[in-house]
Amino acid sequence: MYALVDCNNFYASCERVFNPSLRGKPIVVLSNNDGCVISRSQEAKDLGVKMGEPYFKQREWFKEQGVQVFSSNYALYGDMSRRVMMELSTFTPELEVYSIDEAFLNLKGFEKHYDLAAYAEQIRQRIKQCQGVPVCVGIGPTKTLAKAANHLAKRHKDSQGVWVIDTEEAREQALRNIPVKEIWGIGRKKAVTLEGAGVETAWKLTKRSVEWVSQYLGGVVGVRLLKELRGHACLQTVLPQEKKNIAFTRSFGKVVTCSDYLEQAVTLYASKAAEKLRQQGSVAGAITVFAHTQRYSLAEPYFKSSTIELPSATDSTLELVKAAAAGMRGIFKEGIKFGKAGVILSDLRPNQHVQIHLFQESTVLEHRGLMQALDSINTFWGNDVVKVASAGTNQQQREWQMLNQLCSPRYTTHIGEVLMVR
DNA sequence: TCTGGGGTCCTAGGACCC
DNA sequence: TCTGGGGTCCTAGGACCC
Repeated sequence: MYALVDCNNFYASCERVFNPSLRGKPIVVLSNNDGCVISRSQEAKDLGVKMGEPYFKQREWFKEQGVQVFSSNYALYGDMSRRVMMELSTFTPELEVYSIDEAFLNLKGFEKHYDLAAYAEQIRQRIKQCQGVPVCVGIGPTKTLAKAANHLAKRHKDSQGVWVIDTEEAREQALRNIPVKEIWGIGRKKAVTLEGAGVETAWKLTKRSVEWVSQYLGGVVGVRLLKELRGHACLQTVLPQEKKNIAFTRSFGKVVTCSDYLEQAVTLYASKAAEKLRQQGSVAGAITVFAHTQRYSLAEPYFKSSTIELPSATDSTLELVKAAAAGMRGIFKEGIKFGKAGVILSDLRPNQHVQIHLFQESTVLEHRGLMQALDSINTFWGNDVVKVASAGTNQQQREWQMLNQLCSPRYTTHIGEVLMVR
């Protein structure tokens, strides 16, 4: 058996933990650059606030309705997530952190010794008590069924946040009540295909043949999903793996038209990506930079990217920044209003196995101590206390950095804030 | 008219997830 | 004026190999 634990309205709930005056009030959290709504408290959902709604269209209405608005605060949500996952790990020998707000717990054999519904209730209470975050728990014999159970736990108020699929009858009842588009792995496109073929519920899908599903849902992926829904586990626990790509991309607060600002941005983005790279102990063999016009602008779109293969793989911010800036010089064009830029590191490998170029000098080992110092200073004192000069001064950065005007404090990670809270 | 079989690797693009 | 970011997996098709 698997349990899927999912935090309710996670970002909105995190905001509420440290600001009790928000209890009972509608809250929304915005995407980066204060673009659109990505998390809503129950009260906000009840008011009819839609997921993905652009903020600028609703700002006045939010004000009228007393909706509390926050910029996203990933320092806070990331740390709260870490705490929730630590707690969950005490309930299972095998925890799979699936996303920032959900995790699978392998409960194999637990059904012989525990009442699973009671066990789920215990999990709920503990997370609420220790981390202050409400969660729902779904339990089933496969990961897909646990997901489905969780969906029902969320939708049905009388479930008390727990749903268990542990018998054939429970499976049938659950799947009859789930629209096919809500199944994990069925996106917008496949939902349309299925509905067009008269398959509206998860239950109806399980009644189709393997051949039919294979044809309509594209081969192995569909068949796996079908078997999972029928109760045959095909998906195992995915243990944490090193990322194969690491990206840092951002929209600008205002459009950028000068090459200096563009270079500052990719310098900063490459530095951030390099930081993530070192955190997972990898080096990158290639770096891609891109920049493009605003997505919704009526002007002629312009998109250009450039990939640079590094002479030898590196995790040095200095080397990566140099390559990123060089790449950006081939992308900049006079008169273009750039809305977004980004850096993607690829061809990642472990940092112990760096292959040094035979004929060129490599700085990767030379820079290692410097990078360690940089990372520890920035971790301790907060972001970007020390940075590459070509990232620009704070004054200059304000000209293009993303909007983040409604951000709450970093309650759990910022040194000054932690002292205050204690 | 007839001209094999089996395999790997790479890339681009689609679909999906949160 | 103002519409997010970061991933994974799969497939198809081409190039190439013996």
